[in-house]
Amino acid sequence: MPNKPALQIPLSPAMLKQVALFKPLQDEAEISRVCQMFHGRSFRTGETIFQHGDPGGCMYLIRTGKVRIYLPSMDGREITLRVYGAGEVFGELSLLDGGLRTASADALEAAHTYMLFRDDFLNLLRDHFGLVQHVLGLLVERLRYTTHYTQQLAFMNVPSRIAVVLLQLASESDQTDIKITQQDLANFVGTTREWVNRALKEFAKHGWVTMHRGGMTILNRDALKQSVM
Amino acid sequence: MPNKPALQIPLSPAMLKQVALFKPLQDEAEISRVCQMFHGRSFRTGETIFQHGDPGGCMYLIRTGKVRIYLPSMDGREITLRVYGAGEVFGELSLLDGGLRTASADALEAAHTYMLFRDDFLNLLRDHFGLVQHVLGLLVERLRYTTHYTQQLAFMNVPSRIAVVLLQLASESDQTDIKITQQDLANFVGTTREWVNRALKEFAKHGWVTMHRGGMTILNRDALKQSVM
DNA sequence: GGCGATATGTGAAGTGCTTCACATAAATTG
DNA sequence: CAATTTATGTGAAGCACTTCACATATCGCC
Repeated sequence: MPNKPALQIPLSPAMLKQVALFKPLQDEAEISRVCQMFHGRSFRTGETIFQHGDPGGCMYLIRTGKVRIYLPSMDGREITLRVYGAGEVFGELSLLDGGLRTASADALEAAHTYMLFRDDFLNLLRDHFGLVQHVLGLLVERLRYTTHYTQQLAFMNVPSRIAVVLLQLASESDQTDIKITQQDLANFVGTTREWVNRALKEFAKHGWVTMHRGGMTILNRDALKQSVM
Repeated sequence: MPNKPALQIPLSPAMLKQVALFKPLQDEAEISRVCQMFHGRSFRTGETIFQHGDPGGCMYLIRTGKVRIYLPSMDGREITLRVYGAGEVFGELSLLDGGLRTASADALEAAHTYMLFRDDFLNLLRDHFGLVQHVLGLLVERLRYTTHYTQQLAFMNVPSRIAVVLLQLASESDQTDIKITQQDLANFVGTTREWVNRALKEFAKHGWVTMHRGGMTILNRDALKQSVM
């Protein structure tokens, strides 16, 4: 199904300067040199970016769209670890140590990304100590997130985990309307569609959300937050 | 209950050179200078080292003993993330970003450790680029581990998780005999003592392990590994 | 506007795990 | 060695979640 070929916009210095990770770069000439290292790559909604176990020697910077990082199980189930949006990077683990991808990634919404390859990045790190500090900060943030995520997975029941994901999705776009199917929501928290349906109906009965085909709307953020125990 | 005051052995250059993280340090004078930065601290079995939410501005290097990193829940349950042994470091997250501790730690076996404070470590990093690379490598390893751990938690049932922990504990000491109570094992995988008991009896029925007060012995590593699905 | 595909709604049985309740055995202490 | 404490063993009820089975609604498309 060949779509219209995506218009490739090269990474501009102005764009790069927006990205937190590359804030340490100051010199204009250097910045445009770095921009050249990035290669545009677009993904349609649902398209796989990489899979658990792939070799993977690059990381991605998101210009637009949303990317979902998830873990697959042997028996076809999956659990979504995280969603990244514009200005964020992902896939940096394999980049740093050259190892295999530990998780899978696909486009939650059609995404335009820029790839950065291992050797280019390693050279960059060598030349800019400030950048190294930001990478350290990035990894520390990742670890804090995963630890928090583990805690939720270990101790919270499914309805609470659903509530957390809803609040998360709603806060990212800063709106009350969430576009996601119940099946996808089930994959987010590692449960079944049926159970998501029942949990959502319970939320709706309390007047916290309304459901509609293809999504739901949060009516009472605070109550939903309160319900998480 | 004051024990005999622990004999404080200062960190020797020979010891430091054994530690993977500090391999990049070469200069003898520098190494002994670095050794001075470490402050000995001992913990009795079961003693708390730090708790989730503590401020925490130091990391620990283990000389002897075993340290358990775990997450507590609001209602008194807990789940063990990892066990560190001699030559390994832990608590490096709060050190790097100055944030609060994300997990708790206690001594699984009486432990002698050396503490390294934030400012000292940051100075070290500034002066030794090679060290930074090792820290990056350390964090990457942590992330790979936690991802793998999350996968287990999300998709494996309790008996399988128990089997994994048993194999892990047995491989660390490279022996078939494991010293741990069923209650502690339950905390390891985030379940109840009763369920651990039933799972172990099942393993025993298959002839994979034998149980005895205060521990168990692995009879058939391979079969146990096979059972994990 | 009918038709297949996709998203949702719901009952009922089953599984995996927890909780409670209590019994027994081994180690520890006075 | 009696008394307590700590570790283990076990049944039964209950809860959270899954699985299966199927019904209904909505969408997009020819």
